[in-house]
Amino acid sequence: MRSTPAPGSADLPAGSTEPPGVAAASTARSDRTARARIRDAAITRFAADGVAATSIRAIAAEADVSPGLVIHHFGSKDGLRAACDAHVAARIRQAKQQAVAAGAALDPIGALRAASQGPPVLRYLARTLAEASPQVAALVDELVDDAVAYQADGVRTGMLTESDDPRGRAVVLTMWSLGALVLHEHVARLTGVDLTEDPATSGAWVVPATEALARGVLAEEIYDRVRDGFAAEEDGHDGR
Amino acid sequence: MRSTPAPGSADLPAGSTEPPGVAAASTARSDRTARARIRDAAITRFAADGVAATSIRAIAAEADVSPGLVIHHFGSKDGLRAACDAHVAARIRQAKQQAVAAGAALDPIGALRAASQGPPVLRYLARTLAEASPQVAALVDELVDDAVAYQADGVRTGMLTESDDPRGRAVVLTMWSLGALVLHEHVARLTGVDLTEDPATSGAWVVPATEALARGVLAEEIYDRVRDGFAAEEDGHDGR
DNA sequence: CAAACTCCTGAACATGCGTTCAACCCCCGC
DNA sequence: GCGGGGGTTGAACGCATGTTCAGGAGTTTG
Repeated sequence: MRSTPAPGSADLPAGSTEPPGVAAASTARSDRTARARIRDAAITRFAADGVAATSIRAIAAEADVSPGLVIHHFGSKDGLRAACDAHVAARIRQAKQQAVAAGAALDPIGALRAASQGPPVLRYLARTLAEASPQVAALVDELVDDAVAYQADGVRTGMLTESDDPRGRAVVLTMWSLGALVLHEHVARLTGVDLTEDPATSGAWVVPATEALARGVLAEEIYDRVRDGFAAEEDGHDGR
Repeated sequence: MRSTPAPGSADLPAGSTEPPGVAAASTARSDRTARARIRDAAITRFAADGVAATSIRAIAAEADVSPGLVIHHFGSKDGLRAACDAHVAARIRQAKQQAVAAGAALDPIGALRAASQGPPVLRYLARTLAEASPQVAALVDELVDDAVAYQADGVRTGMLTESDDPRGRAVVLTMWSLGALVLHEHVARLTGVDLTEDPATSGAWVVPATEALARGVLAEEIYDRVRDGFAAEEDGHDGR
């Protein structure tokens, strides 16, 4: 449309997430590139107030730059949002792989909490899980796929029971985990546990959740009835 | 502040949710009061796009009134939002009581789906569960309290197993249910089941969820370990 | 018929928004 | 020293927003 060279067209500048020499000790606030600072500020504000309710000016103020620079780097607010989605997804994938490498692949999101250095990645995820985004949707699909694999491992080692529908169960467990994350404010109010931080500080959430998943909640016969009911419907194609 | 009489100051005009003679048969679209039409339009738009991303003009257009009338009736956009919260909470409480009276008190939210006549109450809930609102928070607290009572009944009739922490388990199950509702778009993409409609049209969600809740997922010993671990931490006050 | 009342509209207001653009600073190669 | 280019600013633009307000139907009451 325009003759301007469209500066922010490249979404990810070739893995430049961190220029090498960043020491963890100093609390330096301007040694990162402005682009990274803006992105992190956007993640913080989006996580706190939601995307629609956050203005570019608020993000610029948090990053200590001018509104114009935000647009210069990301093209538009939508571009910024996409870049945040991509960055958060990348951070979470990376944390996931680290957790797998470390051996603790039990709870998909439990592992992600380790990623809580820097911008509030998990709170951002909690927000955007409810606001349709293709990047987040792809991430969720991956989490489900991974959960299927983890489950297979868990069944082999005897930590998990077998399932009639491994993928269905993976979907259910992933949705329960992520759903609780989205509702972290309600969980915090009801139990005092902040799921976006390390939930092991109190057992008020983890213990009952583990109990439900280990001992079960429903009488086993109920499952047989529900399953057979739907199986009959499938056969008859319309259970009426 | 102003000398204006502030027309919309009364939040709920003395239980006028439905003037008596509304027949369910006719699809009449303008026999309801404009106030009710605006409120339902707002619920629809808020449910579809989120509160922040919905303009008063869009609501006015959907309700076929002028933007001014929206303000006249509800005072402000925040007032409208509060009225929607209150109305949806009332609708859900009512549906819940009906479901209890009808005997099917098993799944707190499953019962709520029956309320899906009129504006998309459940989708509105799914949206606002993630956007802090005191009215919705109070509703969630009620759902948990009710779940505690339902669980006690269920244990008595043998449909549910006993729990070491009934309230904790009620919180967990309620959060899982509501969380899955919030993520209904992801659930629909992954399983084809729309949790905001009647989920019994397919077992792809209900069957694995029932399996997980009935048979359990984790090896039982894991619960003992987790519980004892936290119990030890409680005793020592700091498990280091 | 007119006055009064309720419901409602349409234009207008101020504000804040996302975005644009010309100019500026500062560092780097020459 | 000097030109040039990327990073950055600040003012401005057009627009959509939430809200205000004077008054226009339409019906009821005197």
